[in-house]
Amino acid sequence: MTAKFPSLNALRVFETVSRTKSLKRAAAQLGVTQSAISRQLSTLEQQLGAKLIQRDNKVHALTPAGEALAPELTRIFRQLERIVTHAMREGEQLQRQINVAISHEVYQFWLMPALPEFQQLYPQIELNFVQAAEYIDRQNEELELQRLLRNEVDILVAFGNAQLKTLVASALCRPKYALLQASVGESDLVHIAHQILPTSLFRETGVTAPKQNVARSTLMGGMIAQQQNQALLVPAIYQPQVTRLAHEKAQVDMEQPLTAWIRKADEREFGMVAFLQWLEHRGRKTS
DNA sequence: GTTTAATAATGCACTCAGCG
DNA sequence: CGCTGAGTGCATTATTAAAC
Repeated sequence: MTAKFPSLNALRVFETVSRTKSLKRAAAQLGVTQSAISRQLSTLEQQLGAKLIQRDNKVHALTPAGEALAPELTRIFRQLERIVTHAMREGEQLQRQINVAISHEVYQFWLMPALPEFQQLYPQIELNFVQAAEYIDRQNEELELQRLLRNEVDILVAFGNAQLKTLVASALCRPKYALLQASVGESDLVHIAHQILPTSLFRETGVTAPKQNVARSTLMGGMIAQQQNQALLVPAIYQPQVTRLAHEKAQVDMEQPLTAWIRKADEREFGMVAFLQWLEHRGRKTS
């Protein structure tokens, strides 16, 4: 005898049979064959270790065990129906656009490869992408986060750890930098705007502090680094198009986690919850 | 990540029993 | 004896777990 918890379907089958007083009518109501109903019932009775329905060739009556179970199940399934109907209505509201502010690099080298998966999961949600800074620090946080507060965008994805009362920040992952060096040994670093350099970097890698080269983005930094034989810090989650530039690679912890900022007011909004949870899932997968 | 194996659920076609 | 509804054997399909 299999003594495991009965399936929801088997309980639903019994509940329907108890209401319709017939396997055939229950089958019609549930859109399956009578054979399936019969088997679901016998499996359920086997699992419960008790007969629920008195039957020879007709459903005659419920057994005491059945009488005890049926009204409770009816009540619970009614409640379940209300909950599901409600969820379906919420699901319709899910149909919406989300405006995502994100840098070219994070988009192309981290997010884009997985986007088809998201679109398959939530075809109702349309994502619009607009350009944002790759890194957020004290100097540009006001400018970038204001776009959320002014409702220009719904979510900002970038490296940084800025906090604002009216915004919710979720760290998606805390990646490491890959140190890309054009040539082995000591070399200057191309500094990418708003990148906070880890304190351990110079001690551990022998790279010298950046001088005048400040790039606006990782892509620009990559070009400068190649041309001028310099080193560059690139989030290791950028795979593999950017890191291919590397001759030698050392890993250093990033000070700024990859973060998603949203408005507090949108925290419980269905589409946003779906997108944010998916981003967090993707963050866990890539860190 | 893909293939293979095991298991559960289901449907079809049939049988069986009760009833008028 | 024919109709109706419940039960069963067998084949197919879907799902999950295991192996590679």
